[in-house]
Amino acid sequence: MSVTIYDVAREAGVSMATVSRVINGSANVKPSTRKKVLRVIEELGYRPNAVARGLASKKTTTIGVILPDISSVFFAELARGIEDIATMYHYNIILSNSDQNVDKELKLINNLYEKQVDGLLFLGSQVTEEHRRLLKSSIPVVLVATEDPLGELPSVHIDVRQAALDAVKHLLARGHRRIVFLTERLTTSLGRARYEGYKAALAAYDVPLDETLIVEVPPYYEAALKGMKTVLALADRPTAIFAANDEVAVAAVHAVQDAGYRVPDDFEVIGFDNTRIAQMVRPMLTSVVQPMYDLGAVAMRLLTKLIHQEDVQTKTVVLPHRIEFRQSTRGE
Amino acid sequence: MSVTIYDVAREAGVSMATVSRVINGSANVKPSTRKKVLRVIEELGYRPNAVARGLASKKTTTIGVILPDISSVFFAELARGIEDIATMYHYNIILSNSDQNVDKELKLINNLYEKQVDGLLFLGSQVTEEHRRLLKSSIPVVLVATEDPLGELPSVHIDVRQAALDAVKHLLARGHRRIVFLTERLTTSLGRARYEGYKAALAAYDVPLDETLIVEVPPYYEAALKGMKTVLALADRPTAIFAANDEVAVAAVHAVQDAGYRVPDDFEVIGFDNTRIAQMVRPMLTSVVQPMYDLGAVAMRLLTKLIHQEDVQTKTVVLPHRIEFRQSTRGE
DNA sequence: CTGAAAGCGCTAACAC
DNA sequence: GTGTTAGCGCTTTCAG
Repeated sequence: MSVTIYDVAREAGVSMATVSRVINGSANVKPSTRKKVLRVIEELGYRPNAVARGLASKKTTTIGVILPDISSVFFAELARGIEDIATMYHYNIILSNSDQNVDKELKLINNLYEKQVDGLLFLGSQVTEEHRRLLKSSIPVVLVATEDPLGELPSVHIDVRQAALDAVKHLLARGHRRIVFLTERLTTSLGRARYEGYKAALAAYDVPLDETLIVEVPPYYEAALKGMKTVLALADRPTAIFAANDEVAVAAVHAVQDAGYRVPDDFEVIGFDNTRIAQMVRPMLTSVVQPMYDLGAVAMRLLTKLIHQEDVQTKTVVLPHRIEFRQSTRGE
Repeated sequence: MSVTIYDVAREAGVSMATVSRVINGSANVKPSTRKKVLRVIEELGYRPNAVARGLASKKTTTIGVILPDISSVFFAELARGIEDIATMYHYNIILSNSDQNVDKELKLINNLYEKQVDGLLFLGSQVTEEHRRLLKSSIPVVLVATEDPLGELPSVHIDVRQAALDAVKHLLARGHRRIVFLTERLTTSLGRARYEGYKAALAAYDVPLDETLIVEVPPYYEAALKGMKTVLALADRPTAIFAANDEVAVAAVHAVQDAGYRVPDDFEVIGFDNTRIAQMVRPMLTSVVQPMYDLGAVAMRLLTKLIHQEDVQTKTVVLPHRIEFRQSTRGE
């Protein structure tokens, strides 16, 4: 068997309590005994058992992260922000993919509760009544890149509605009147928020809403490429596209080009998220910046505060957004 | 306090042992008492404490994953493969970023050991003597997308040297004699393996090695773009580029285009990994396929076998690779 | 098929 | 400053 705190205590001629104090950096240990204990720990190659510690202390220094899909650039970048801050505060993270599936999400939340995580980060999905019930029950939870419609749960996100509004208004200001909205399912909270921004922008310019310009596509390149067929078949040709994310926007650009049109001359295109991809295509993509890394980092930081019961004034943090103008739009 | 197994036992009029049996699906429980216990569990909203269970059983159903950077497309996709299989076998994963930093890696390994993970997946870095000592000590470990030079540790990867050889040979067969090798640091095991393949291909065609064609760049778009300046400044212009990954390859394509040349007419370019990006740029990128998801999935599956002491014939799994030909090269 | 009891390795009062 | 002693909530023999 591996060496335990008891072995160290015996070998060093002290009690378990003292060894525990040394490990946990308690102040009340005589320097000489501390040194002795440390030496024995070294000699024996003692490694504290975090599970036992967790059971005794009711703290696991582990936090749970539930996100739709780690293989998505967006969430991967966010996860990096989370992990960096977690490491900084000596937390480990347990990562789970939900595929935006409510049943899975609920199952994962329970699973993480069983593992006794000290806190939970819940990313990028809608929050139903059932979620809220589960999430509000015990440990601190922070919503990331999503919002609690009721504002009960702490969250960190950008103002997606406003961001969409800004983007579409920019297009309208440049004279466009037929602007395609390439969106994920409108039932998601994100989809809805963007849609509201889109409508608000149109309203501000007295442009009537044309339902045929709202095109729902799965938020992936291939799927979006297909979805663009509908757009290009439209009788009254649109002249601008506002996409739900960069991958979809890139697909839009390519579909447009494949149909013999030019970007930005015939179509102006604006993406969303400003992932690395935006700079890696030509024409480079104009995109609404969502500070992914920061969203993760700020959320994790907020979570540590909640866990340590520090009082936080605002449990809802709205990070600033902006539009990064590149070559898929003309001028500013 | 939350409800424990003891509460359930008392309420159901049975012993803790029986409740434990029910939870763990032990066969030896009378259907009627099983039903009764299940009902009480439901009523009380009992949720087993995995930490206590872990301490008692010495199994945490958690595995540790150490990778360089989750925000990289390559590792994110790999992580997804890992996670899916882990979920299938009811394991959670603790994810940590190492940034390829040896000190961090060692620290993380120890950290995960303390957390009593049942197994460890170690991704994409070189394995030093120190790693090997730590890694061989206790729990099952599988190397993913990397290799143990000594072949002592189980691993899942492709034959990178052969893959590079294939790619460069293809270029040579098409008549190219001045082929740039855009590589990450040659001190990494991956860099070295690709370099060997590159050299072997040249040797097979009796083409002397020209050191000026070996260009080390950080494996990111922006950095690679800068690095390409060296290439384009070369007196005797090269005509083909073999890149360490897709992001670098895309940068190469753009650098070439920005300099007024065309791809694939003036330069043929081959990337590595075949990430999603390869299809999202124009010209679409020819790339060496590394089956990222499968690497993760197979490695995780292997790890479960190791953990359950099933005997495995081959602890070193080499997955097949191939080249996906697209528009950044001409014909086949 | 079920129960009693001994830990798993550590922390956290509480004494001294 | 340091030791003693209960647990933390569960699994796992061992009886019966």
